[in-house]
Amino acid sequence: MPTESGRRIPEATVSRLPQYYRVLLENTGTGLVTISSDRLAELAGVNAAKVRKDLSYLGSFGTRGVGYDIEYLLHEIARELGLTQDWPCVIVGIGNLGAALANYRGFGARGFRVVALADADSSKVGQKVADLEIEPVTELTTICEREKVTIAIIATPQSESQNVADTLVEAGVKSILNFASGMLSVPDGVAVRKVDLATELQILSFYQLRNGNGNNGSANGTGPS
Amino acid sequence: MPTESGRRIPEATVSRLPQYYRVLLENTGTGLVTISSDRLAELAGVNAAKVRKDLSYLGSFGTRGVGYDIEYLLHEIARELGLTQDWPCVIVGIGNLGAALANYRGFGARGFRVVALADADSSKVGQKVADLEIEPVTELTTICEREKVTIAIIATPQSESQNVADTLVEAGVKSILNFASGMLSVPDGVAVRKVDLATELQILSFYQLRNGNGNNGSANGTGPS
DNA sequence: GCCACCTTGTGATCATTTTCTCTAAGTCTG
DNA sequence: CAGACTTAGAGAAAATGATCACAAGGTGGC
Repeated sequence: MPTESGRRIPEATVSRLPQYYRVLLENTGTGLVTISSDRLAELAGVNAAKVRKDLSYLGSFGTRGVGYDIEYLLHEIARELGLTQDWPCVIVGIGNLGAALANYRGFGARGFRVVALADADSSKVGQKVADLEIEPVTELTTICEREKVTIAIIATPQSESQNVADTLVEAGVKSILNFASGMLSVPDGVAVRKVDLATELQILSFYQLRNGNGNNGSANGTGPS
Repeated sequence: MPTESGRRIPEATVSRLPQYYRVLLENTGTGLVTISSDRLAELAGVNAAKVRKDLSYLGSFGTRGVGYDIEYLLHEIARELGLTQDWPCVIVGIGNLGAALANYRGFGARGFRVVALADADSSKVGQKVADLEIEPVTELTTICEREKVTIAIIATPQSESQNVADTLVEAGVKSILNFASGMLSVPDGVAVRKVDLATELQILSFYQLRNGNGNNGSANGTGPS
């Protein structure tokens, strides 16, 4: 049951919208005003029919014979993805990865502002990373309320990840990006996405064994042909 | 056209095998000898029927009424994923993220050994990160040959990623894990997997807008129900 | 204003993946 | 050793996603 717009957008489409968005962004300021599904498909590394189907879920604002107005399309995708608003984020677990994420330019650029850092290690508390002071993980609830955190990034060891997730959920966080290796159980209404480096490498390892047999780019979960 | 074993394993199954593998690993040393598809499903956050179907692609080595022998299953999955061998990896682009990846314990633990680092920034060349000396990216071809690199991790800015990929492919690398935001075009027979943090956040943002409307864990690409 | 040309949007088809259901095979208890 | 119980495996059905093919709509040249 969709709310915002009247249509229900397939999960597979949602996961491609950010791709299109990025490609379109790269094409602003080039003088181009419109872009065809063919061209967009090529740049995003997908099939043109797929592009048209995907975009048709947002409404039909292409012009036959011409293509899509880049600015307008950007605006529509941004609206659909909620990129027109600000999503304050907290990063929990400031190890190598957490620190790298905190410093990562590109979060803020697109509306995702890292507003707080937390860690369980008391020797880290008080240190500054990316201009933010690391706070104790015990304060997580307070932090989330204070900063109106909507998205949390978990970069702790796996052993702590479920506890952290529970606390976050308790504090009202509805979206979690999980870099720890295990699975998180969360109540309905909370979205979790997982990024697991070991998993990715293992999948590559599989295709490495098989390569030269027709298993090529199809190893790609999100991208190229 | 499968080679190794006679069966063709669906892509979706391949991407779940690492999950099962991790869960099984966590259950060694607990005294348990076997595990049921139900239990495995619960721990991996998937459906039990799916677990059975997935494992049936590897062969049928469960025992009805009992479950799967944990050790044997681990061995079979490892064999299928190629985790029984060593995959020397190179990381290209030693910024915050690249350095974090270099330091990340968990690659090596499972057979993925980072054997070289490369960066285009000459002021970084010669520095040591995670006990490895950063080498100039211009030496990439030499590095790959010298270290017999099979898997490359690209953590450069997007602008350089395609060039780096081309060089890697030229040097015979058949698997690439890409952290840069754009799409890579590579010839058939080369596998690319993409990890894009901005994309993940944007997908979460979408479900954040919709949450409470029945869009819950289904935002999850890999995991929970 | 008409005609050749482009490109979108969509219905139809095909492929993949998930889920359901049931049977066959084994264990464990008494 | 018999019967109740547990669980894998597989076939079928349902859901989801990808691709195809083409008609409808719009542009620009003349």
